[in-house]
Amino acid sequence: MLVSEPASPKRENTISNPESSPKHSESGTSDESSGTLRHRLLGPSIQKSGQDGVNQAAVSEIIYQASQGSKYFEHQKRKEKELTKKVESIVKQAAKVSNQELEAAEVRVDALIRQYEATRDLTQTIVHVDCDAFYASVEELDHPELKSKPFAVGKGVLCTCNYVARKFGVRSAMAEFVAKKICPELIVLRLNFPKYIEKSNAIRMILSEYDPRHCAMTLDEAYLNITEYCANMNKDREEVVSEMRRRIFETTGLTVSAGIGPNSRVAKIASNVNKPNGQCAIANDREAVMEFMCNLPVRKITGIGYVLERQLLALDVNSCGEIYRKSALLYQIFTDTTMTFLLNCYLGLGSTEVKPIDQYERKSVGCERSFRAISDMAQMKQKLQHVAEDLEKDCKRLNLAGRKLGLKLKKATFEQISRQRPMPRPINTASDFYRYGLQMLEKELPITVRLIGLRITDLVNLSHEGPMKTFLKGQRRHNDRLEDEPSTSMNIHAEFKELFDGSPDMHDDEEIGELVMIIQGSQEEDASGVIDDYRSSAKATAARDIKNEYELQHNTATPLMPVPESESLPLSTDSGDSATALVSCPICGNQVSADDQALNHHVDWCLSRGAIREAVKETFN
DNA sequence: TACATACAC
DNA sequence: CATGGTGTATGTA
Repeated sequence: MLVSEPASPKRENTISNPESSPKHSESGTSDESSGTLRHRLLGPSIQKSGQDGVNQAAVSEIIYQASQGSKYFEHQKRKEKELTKKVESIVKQAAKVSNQELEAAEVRVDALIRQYEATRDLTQTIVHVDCDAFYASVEELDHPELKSKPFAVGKGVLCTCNYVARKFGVRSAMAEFVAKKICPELIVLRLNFPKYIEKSNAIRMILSEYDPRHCAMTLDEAYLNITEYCANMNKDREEVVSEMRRRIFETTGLTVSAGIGPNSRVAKIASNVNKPNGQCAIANDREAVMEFMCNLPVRKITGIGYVLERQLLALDVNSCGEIYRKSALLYQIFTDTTMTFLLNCYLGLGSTEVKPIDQYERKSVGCERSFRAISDMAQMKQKLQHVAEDLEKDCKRLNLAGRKLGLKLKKATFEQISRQRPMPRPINTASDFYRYGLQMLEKELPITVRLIGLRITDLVNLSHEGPMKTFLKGQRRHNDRLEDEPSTSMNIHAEFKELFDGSPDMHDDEEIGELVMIIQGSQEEDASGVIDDYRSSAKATAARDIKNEYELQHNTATPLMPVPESESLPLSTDSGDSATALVSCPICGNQVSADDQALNHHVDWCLSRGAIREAVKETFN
């Protein structure tokens, strides 16, 4: 094992440049620093593709002028000021670190590096595929005349835009009115999820041929492990990926970009390198990986956002390779988890395991809505009620209840407040959400808000086990994650049967009725009404499923931040064979994994296809 | 545990 | 005039 010799030969182990190296030096101490404020206002996607010939300075000026004076602007200004202060304090802290401390830190960092290096696995070939301007590209298929015009998709805030619009400086996450100042002729289309889902499904179908266990992160992004496919077909990985991309284009008319590497972190970053309609492969070779990472601006790393980038820049860390150069100093400043994360990035290490999205357990479900700022209690109650109802629908659809309820408020000033309380029992009804949410809201009065949200955590999965077990589980305050009940697919099947033909057999009906009573635990509720909710038309369910589909992608799990391989979590250590056990889906009849979560997810997904077309059209515009 | 923040998409 | 919604992870008191 060579392990002992880190890659970069040089490393700053002395206080050679304690101060004043930041490139974009903050002007005074804590005054305007409008340079960084402009940077902040530019938003997160500056460094994305398609921004080549853009006059960033001019765009920045327009954004600044358009935003100036708004509540949002003032809030950003405050946050920027706070961050600048924090960054200054970090720089000061860095200057105080002694040589002795640095030397000690160096020893420890080297030990960490050896430890992480020992986890390096170069045997897998991971691919990250990323559709190019997905929503916009799908819209172009239906409206070819838009191809030559600048247009975006979204409402209020843009979700994405085509490459023509990007040339103007329009970006995703940009406020619509700001985008129109930058590009007055910009056309803005509303979102049409059914279309995107359909295309996404078509793409996933192809991905499955290369890796049946691929992980679809969102509608337009996925990870694959093509190691086995390459071996079986005896084909080169780049050839395989370019063939896959060609097939996707031929069947859907959409272009995708891909990154290929020994782990998901490298693959993800690589997929952005040749962004529109291209691919980039990093060899499964330590030197190749290290070299690729070395000159990478830290902001390109998933998990390093505006704030961490600012902090790193202030310590003269611009590229990934500089993480090593400054590692002893960084060790003194950042937490262990952040340090672990940074070192893993420097080493180009990442997850080599790809597993389907349905292997992950949801941790929360929530609903929030923005509106014109209000302070009138009657109006706030109305908004709360609405959010509570939406959350209930999601809970019913997902068959979940929560032991904790959180209230989120955004004041007119954009300052956010969150309150959280344990519930006396798992709750999943609008009336409970409203009741307890209101109690929390009342404690904040008087207040002027522009957003109200509710979220439940400490979830109880109602479809996973029998109602009585759920009840008992709810009572056991401790010992959450019980042994996974080997529940058959029977109960799930029964529930869907009920959902569809509305004729559940008596036994299940009683169980559900009982469950509802228990969960509500309240007298004032009419149980039959709630049962009706369970039977709620497939239509309503499907409508929610569109959102579900969208959410499920997000909710995924691949730990975005740190989580080094070394601490690889034994997440859902399934009893192995679940991969081989199959049952037929009650909806489509296809063979699917008998694993409860997997089956559940599949059925959900299946539902979202068939019923969507009819149901959705009327729900969405 | 509760709350605030950062981050992704 | 004017800046979203859903979910996860982490730091800190």
